[in-house]
Amino acid sequence: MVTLNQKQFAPERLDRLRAALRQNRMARVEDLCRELNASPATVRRDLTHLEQLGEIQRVHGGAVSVDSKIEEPLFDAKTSIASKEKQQIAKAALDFVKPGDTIYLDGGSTVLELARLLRDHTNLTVVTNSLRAALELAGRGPRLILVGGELRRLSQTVVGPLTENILREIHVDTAFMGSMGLSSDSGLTTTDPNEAFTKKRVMDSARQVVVLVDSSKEGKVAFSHAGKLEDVDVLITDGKLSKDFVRSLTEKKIKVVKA
Amino acid sequence: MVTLNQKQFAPERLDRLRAALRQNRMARVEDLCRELNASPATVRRDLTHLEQLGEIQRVHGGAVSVDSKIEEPLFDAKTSIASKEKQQIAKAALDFVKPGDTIYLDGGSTVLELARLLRDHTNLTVVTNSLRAALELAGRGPRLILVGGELRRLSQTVVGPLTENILREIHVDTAFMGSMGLSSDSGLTTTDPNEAFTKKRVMDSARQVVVLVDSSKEGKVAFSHAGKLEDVDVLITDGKLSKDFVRSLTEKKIKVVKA
DNA sequence: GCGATTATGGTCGCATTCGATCGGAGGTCA
DNA sequence: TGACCTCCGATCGAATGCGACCATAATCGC
Repeated sequence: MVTLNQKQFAPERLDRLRAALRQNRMARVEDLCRELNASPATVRRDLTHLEQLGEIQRVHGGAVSVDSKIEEPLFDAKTSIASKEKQQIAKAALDFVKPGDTIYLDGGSTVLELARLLRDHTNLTVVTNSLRAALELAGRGPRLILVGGELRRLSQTVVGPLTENILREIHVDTAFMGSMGLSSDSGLTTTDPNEAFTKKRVMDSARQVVVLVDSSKEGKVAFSHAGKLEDVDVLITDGKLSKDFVRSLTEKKIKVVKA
Repeated sequence: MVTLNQKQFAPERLDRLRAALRQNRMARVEDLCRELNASPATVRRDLTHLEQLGEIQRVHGGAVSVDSKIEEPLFDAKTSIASKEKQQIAKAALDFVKPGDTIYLDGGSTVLELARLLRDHTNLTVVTNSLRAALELAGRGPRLILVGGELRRLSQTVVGPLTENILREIHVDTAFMGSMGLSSDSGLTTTDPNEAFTKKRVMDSARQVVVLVDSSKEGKVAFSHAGKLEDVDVLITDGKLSKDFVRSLTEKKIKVVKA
């Protein structure tokens, strides 16, 4: 069994890491070793842990604090990996949008690309918890229904228990979901428990679930469980998934689409 | 040791490239090398990377920024012509915001000005159905709760029956409302029935109702009844209201504040 | 107290990054 | 058009960082 909640890391060291990364918004592993009197292996472990919690972002040679990036919600914080792929994935997802449908758009940069492609689809109803997706469609486009609830600044999405008040009232034909992590064992994962909560509710009530992720998410496991692979009907990704992973998906009757 | 060989991360370099290219619309590889303290090969690699992301366009000898940011004309238009009166009204409304409060922000340009003033109030919870108010506070500021429901494009607010699902769950200390029309006979009025519906629900559950309108709304009557004057506790406006109207308001125990 | 689980540190093979070199393409000027 | 020069992309090598594995120490449960 996978032990998700191993939180017995030295809390003091984690706090000092957080502090160091809040002060300067980036730090090198080497420096952190000296400062914390710890080995590189330990520092790396802690950093990956913090990354799973969504508090920092790892980069080669160190880490950067993710807080410094939320000031510009319009600017994509994670552009360091692939956007051509994301656009292609979004384009492939269009095949699953039928006129007259009611669809749900989740947060995440890949789904955001899909939102951009829907600006000319007027015979459509879009439900979303993503502020940025809503912005794309605020001027013109389909009928737009926003999910209500508390705004999570990091992802610019509306999450948490309050979202349930609207989600239980509506049922969408197809839900287009993003995900921070995607693995055979842990399924869909994301950093924030509230966000995971909302994702589960959406996937429960959707007639069809389409997951849009680029291949860099393969094997990643983030903090919170956001859904089982069994709940996914279609997975759209770029062509770089490992064969083993694709096989394990098709065995679960998930249709894998390569954009 | 000279700080010549200061290590830097790839993402930081990308950010600095973006910044340099946003400032001047074009930059040469040679200059970027000096600025980033990197070799031409590295700069070229980063530039091609950014080009793949679609953020810039390579040219011989350097790169130019491709301004893909087509701001919605809807937003620019109304936000730029925020009159002095509206700003002053918003400023006066700040007196009714106490630390720790939960407040509601309605749509409308005057209330939007108030949202702008709240970006440094972190000890506060803001509930709103206004997409533009949410945007003002999306990057930083108070805890932000969005009301869910159908987006009305004209006002960029969330309105209609679905909003009730969240509104009945929450109770705010003070609701700051806008209005299209304000008259002794018809009270508060607005153009859209759905919008009126939502306004009524908010005013019902708010402990205190503060209406923010400039004096041009006096005597105007719009299509849908959105609330009775008796439900209003405070009216903040500029100093151009007619004496008769002010008297009729104070007779109804409404506190009139001139900004 | 003892076994089991967990945290930490060291080592090794591998991946990533960066800079240098080189052949060739593209731009410039007569 | 052709000569000349600059710049570009591809490839390679060096350096560094990284994850995986294992050993050891600490801690917890029984």
